Amino acid sequence: MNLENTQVQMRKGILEYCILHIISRGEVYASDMIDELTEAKMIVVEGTLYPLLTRLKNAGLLEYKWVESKSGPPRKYYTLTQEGAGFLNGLTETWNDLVQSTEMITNRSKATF
Amino acid sequence: MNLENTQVQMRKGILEYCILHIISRGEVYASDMIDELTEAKMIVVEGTLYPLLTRLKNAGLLEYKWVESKSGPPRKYYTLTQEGAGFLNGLTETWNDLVQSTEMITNRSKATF
DNA sequence: AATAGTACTTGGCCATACATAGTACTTTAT
DNA sequence: ATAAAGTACTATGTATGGCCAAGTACTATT
Repeated sequence: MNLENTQVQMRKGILEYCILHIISRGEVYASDMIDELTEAKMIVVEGTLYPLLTRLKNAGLLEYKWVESKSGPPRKYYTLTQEGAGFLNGLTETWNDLVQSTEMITNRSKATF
Repeated sequence: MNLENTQVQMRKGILEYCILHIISRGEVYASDMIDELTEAKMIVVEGTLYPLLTRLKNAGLLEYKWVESKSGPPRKYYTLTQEGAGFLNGLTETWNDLVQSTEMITNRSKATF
C-alpha cells in the first residue's frame, strides 16, 4: 500500500472519461490524445491508451478511419459514435457527482462535529 | 462496457481517500463512516468498507480500539496513525492534481482548436 | 428458546491501468 | 542497397480495489 499504487487506482475510469472528451471535440489519433493529456499533466503511456481505445471501439462508442501519414505508418483517426456521445454524457454526470461528494466530505471541517 | 461499471472504476482510490479523511476528524467506527458517506451521496456497502479498513490497518495507516456497545456487539473505533496522516496528505495532493487535470481537459472547448 | 438487529469477516469475481515485448510501415543514413 | 531510427499500432500477463454473497458472533426483544 504505497501512494503510487493509489494514484494508479484513482485514474481508473477517469482516463476513459478524458479520452472520450478529447475525441468528442474532433477527429484525433492516439498521439494527439497523448499530447493533450500530457499538456494537462495527465501522463498516459501507449500500453494504457491503445487497449483503451480498442475497448471503446469494440463497445461501439468509437469508430475510426485510416488516414495515411507522410511521416510513418497510417493512423487511426477516431470519432465518437452517437452511442459514445450518450455515454460521455452519462460519464460527465458521474464524474461531477463524484467530485461533489468528495468535496462534501473533504471540506467538512472537524468543527462541525 | 456499461455506465455502471465505469462508475465502479471511478470510485477506486477515491473511497480510500474519503475514508482516511473522515477518520482524520476523530474516532469513528464503520457505521459512522457509512452514515457520513451516505449523507454525501457516496454509497458504500459493507463488503467494500470492511476489507478497505483492514487493508489500511495492515498497512499501518490506521489503528483501532474495541469499544463496547449497549446495543449490539463491540465496535472497532479507528484513528489515523502518524503514517496515515502523512499518507492522507499525499492523497490530497494526488486528488487535487487529478481533478485539476481533468478539468483542464473537460473545460477546454471545441473553439480553442 | 427463537427471532431480529448490529457489527464484523471471508472468498471469489471482474475490469482497468500498466509493464513489456513485438509487428509493421516509412524515412534517413551510410 | 542495406541498416538504423522513428512512428503507429498490437498482444500478453500482472496487480489492485470495489463489489457480491454468504457466514460468524454478540446483544436485545418476544
